[in-house]
Amino acid sequence: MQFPPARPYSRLTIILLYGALGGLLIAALQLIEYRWLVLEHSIQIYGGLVAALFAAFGIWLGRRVTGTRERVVVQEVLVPAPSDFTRDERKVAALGLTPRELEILELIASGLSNKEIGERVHVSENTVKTHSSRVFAKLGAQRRTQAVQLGKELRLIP
Amino acid sequence: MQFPPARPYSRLTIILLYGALGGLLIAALQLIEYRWLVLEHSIQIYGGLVAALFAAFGIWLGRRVTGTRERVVVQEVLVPAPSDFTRDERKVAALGLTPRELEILELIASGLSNKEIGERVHVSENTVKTHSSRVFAKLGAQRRTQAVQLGKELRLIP
DNA sequence: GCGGAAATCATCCTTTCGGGTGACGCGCGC
DNA sequence: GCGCGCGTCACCCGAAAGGATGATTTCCGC
Repeated sequence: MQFPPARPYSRLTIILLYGALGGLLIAALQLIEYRWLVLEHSIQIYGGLVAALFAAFGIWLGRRVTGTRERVVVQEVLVPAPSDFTRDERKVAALGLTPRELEILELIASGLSNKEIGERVHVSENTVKTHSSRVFAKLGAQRRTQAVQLGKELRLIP
Repeated sequence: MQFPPARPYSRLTIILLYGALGGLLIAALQLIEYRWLVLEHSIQIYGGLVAALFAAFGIWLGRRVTGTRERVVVQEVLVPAPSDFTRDERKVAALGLTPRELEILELIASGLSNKEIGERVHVSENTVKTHSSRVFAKLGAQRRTQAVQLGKELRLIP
């Protein structure tokens, strides 16, 4: 699962908190002066303190409100699977290819002629031609090389 | 042309500027008090002013300094590892296949007829037949499907 | 410049392929 | 039983592919 970047406090809450902290700080500084920091240049000292503290606070607030930008880097990882062939049975069914037709297509892809295929599977060359014609029609191919190319693209044959 | 994200001032410059501005502000506030702001709660007033000003400055500084902050999210996407084909030039040389012949073999593998190949590469069908015949002879193939199969096995074509 | 590799084109001929059509048998489900 | 999908086989015809041979041009290296 994916979570969005966390932003636990709303901007309004932060601003209110900021105001309260500012008031407390001013009061504390005043208290400090009245109690034991009655120096000649105390105004510069706690002026600088206020400046530094609120600048730091502002930096923190600025970072927080700004939020983190995300840059999505798409990294292509090569799946090490060129060898494992699994037939796309959905496409086979969608095209209406029969097992015999797939078998003939595979033998065509292996570079055999119709006659050789016929001898291989013990049917006549004419039968092979019928099968191949049906395969071509179902694949929309005009040539056996085209049928082979389509068959490989569609993951019908290895 | 591509320009990198602008960051016109160095961080050190900003900090020095910040210090100078702080000193000037303190001096200005002191001047103001001595001149015409001799009020009872002037300490709260300009304390708040310093706080607000430096908080705003801090916010601006924080955003500016950390503006380029970004989190790089690596999103891995699976790619079917297709483009890792490198032609086996040693086999090409061993078989004596010319660049043109390889080109024709690739086009044959893509399922085109001789006529279509001729139109594609702007030569006559007869020329394509000559090239393909030489390819078949060099590969020992009797059919184009066989030549394609051999070409893929020998890593001559993708 | 000359020889050779490469690319181009052509012609003739044979083989293979592809499209179309028709037919037969077998198994399976309604 | 009847229809239907599937596998099988045959015939015809045109298109594509393949084999053999010859020729020309261009370019590159010796």
